[in-house]
Amino acid sequence: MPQTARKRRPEARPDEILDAALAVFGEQGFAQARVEDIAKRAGLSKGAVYLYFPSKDAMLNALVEQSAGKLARAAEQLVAIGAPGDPETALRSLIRMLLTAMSDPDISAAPRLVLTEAGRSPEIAAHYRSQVLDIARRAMGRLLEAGVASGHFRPVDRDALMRVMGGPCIAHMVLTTIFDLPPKDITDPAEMADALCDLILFGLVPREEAA
Amino acid sequence: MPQTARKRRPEARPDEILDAALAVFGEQGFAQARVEDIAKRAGLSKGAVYLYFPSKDAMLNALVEQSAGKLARAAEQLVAIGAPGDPETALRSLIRMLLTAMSDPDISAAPRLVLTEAGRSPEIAAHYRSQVLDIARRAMGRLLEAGVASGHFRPVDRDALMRVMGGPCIAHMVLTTIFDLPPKDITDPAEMADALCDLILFGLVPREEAA
Amino acid sequence: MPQTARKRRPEARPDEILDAALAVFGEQGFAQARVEDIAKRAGLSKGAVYLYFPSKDAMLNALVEQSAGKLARAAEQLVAIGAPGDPETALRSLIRMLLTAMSDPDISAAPRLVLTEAGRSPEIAAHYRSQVLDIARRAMGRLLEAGVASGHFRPVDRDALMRVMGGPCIAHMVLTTIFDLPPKDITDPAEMADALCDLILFGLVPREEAA
Amino acid sequence: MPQTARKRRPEARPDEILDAALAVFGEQGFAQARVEDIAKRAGLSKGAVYLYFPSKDAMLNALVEQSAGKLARAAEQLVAIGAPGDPETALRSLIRMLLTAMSDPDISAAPRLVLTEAGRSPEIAAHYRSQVLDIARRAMGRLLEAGVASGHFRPVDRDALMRVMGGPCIAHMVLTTIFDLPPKDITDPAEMADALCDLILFGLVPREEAA
DNA sequence: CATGAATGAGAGTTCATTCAT
DNA sequence: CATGAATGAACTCTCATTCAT
Repeated sequence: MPQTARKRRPEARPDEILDAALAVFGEQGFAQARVEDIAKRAGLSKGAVYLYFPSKDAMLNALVEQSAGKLARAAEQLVAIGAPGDPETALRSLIRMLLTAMSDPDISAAPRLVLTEAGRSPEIAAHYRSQVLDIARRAMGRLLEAGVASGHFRPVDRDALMRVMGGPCIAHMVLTTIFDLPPKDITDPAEMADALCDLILFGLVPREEAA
Repeated sequence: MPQTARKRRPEARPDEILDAALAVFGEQGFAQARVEDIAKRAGLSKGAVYLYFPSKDAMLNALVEQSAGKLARAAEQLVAIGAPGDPETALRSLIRMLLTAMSDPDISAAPRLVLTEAGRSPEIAAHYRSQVLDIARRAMGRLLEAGVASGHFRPVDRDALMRVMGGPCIAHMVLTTIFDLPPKDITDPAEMADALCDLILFGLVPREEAA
Repeated sequence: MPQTARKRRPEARPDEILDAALAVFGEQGFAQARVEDIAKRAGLSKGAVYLYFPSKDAMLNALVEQSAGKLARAAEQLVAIGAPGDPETALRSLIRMLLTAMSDPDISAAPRLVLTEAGRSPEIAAHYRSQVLDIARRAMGRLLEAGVASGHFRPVDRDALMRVMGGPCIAHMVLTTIFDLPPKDITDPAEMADALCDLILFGLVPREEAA
Repeated sequence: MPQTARKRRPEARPDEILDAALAVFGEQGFAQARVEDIAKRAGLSKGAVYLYFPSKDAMLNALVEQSAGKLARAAEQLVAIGAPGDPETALRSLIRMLLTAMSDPDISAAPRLVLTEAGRSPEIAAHYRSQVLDIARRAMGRLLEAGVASGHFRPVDRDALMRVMGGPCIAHMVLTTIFDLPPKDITDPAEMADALCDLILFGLVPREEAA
């Protein structure tokens, strides 16, 4: 007896709704997206959505957890594993992970939506902060500590480093996705990640050549 | 002899309205702000606002021109003047200018509001792009060229540099203003600017000491 | 067991709203009528009206279909059935139907409202034209053809006849309903219809008496 | 010393304004027309218009007086002069005058605008009634009396005749101007007037031929 | 006479959320 | 669980009219 698509996984409903929400938010933006569109895309009625999420804002928060939060936790893992041994490689991996994520519209959607809605809703801001930013900040702090301890990194300010590492990722997303200003000469995200890493690691000023 | 409210300084009206708009947008966000609140703050009736601006969106665009546009043009000037002689100092000045601006809620308001509304309105996005981003991008391009020509800078990718220089400024604004995550150890924006410059110029990896 | 206001007769809602719209439009005119008044009269909230009609204009168009459109189709039927056999009687019946309709404020409301709004909205004009005028014109054309073919009518111009038959009905409505100039000596609409038919059929000039 | 156009005839201002109003009302309709547009077209400021007319509605009423009222008085004259001698010719002239007027957008503008606004404003309705309709009705009554007295016309009901004579003129205007349904086969207004007169005078039913 | 800045009431439409069924 | 009809608050923009100058 074949199950219909609709009844297949009743326990998967929340995820189905979030998938739909991601798609609709991504296409139209949070404010422009109508809950009914999300419901339809998920094969549900408008009212049913409210059985799973108490509000539209809550959907965004759930999306943040599922998407950006997962990414942040992965970044944390990456640092935890890689930083003690080879902080420079860990940093490269980290930046590449973030930049690649920001280049993928589906993954960058949550941060982008939060950027748009956080000013309106302190709850959304606080949630993103706790689910993403605090984790990322902690990871960067550890990476920095490890690098400094092993002599790979200079002892710079942690918050400055967070801005220098995270900022380009945000900027890349904002410029590419919102302002349609993708990089002209570097088309591959991985290549761009490497260019950014080189800059972050070695700076703009040329190093003295060993005589 | 007190002047009546009417016709007091008719030629100053647009600026008065923009001042009020800046304040109200800053407090409540663009979408949440009601035109009537702006009008009241400017000492006008709702309808009078529309004598000077055709729409709410137009107010934001005007704000962009007045605030971020002016900043972008100043940055361009700074680069035009300083880059040929001393690109490193020019870059330091530039970053300090941007970072300080982003630390001031009144100046960072326009970019912040645009970040929120650009996704909804292609016109706002295009306006900001042409009034701010294109100018900034051009200035950074010139700064880079000058620095490379004089041997002060490595020949890095221009768009990567734009992300590395602009990103931390955006990140600083977003983290400080929206997510209430100001730097912990560096409280002075100028100091933070210097820290960022050091990182951007010299990188995270320690330089070989001259023996 | 009293039903709650909600969901009482969901399938009758559109008609209930149209009834209310007819009443409110009739009392206040289209432009002056507020959607909320219509909603209240229909026992609904303002927003609920938009579940059934996409706009205020659409309500007027629906009213046209329901009221004047039905009348036009009835006129077409009448002609189709009666004209082949006895065109003169068919014409009398037709005029009487139209004149009586125009004498009833509820039935003449739609044409009257369209007369007011068609200048503003090409859509409303086109809708009325296709739903009412084209049908009436076609019917009159057929009536004329049948009458001419059977020798009952002179072969006059079709559009002139439409003006001579339809014009008095419009004039009657306009004079009676808008300008409060009802006929002085003939109080019964049917009687007025007969007087008009006599004029249309036999003309103002007396016929030669058979010797 | 050449006078500027603006200052040439200060006493002609009201007429200049009415000319502008006629043009703007005709192009956009009464409700859609903005007083400022009328003022601009008349070479005046918005406020100045109110030195000559107390309200927008008053402009329409003045237009009625100047345009339709003049026509009605001309019709009255025509009847007063022609009806006693040759009522049939007088009626033909009258219909031709009315039909031709209704075919000219500039002349039919006032009745058309009144048709649109009378439902909203009893004052406009009353004004049109007294300035146009009552006069026309009186003239038709006299024409009918004269024709009946001289044996040229059958003794029909006066209000019915008014509907039969005026109706086609209104219908012609409405169909042609508002619903874009001009006559297909008769393109010349004078010809259409003749066709209408033939119908009104001799009826649709063929006359017995004198043996 | 003339200006034009200012007023302020006004209404259609949208949509997140609720709840009777 | 699910539906979908219903709610009701919110807000921009328009424009006839006024009046200080």
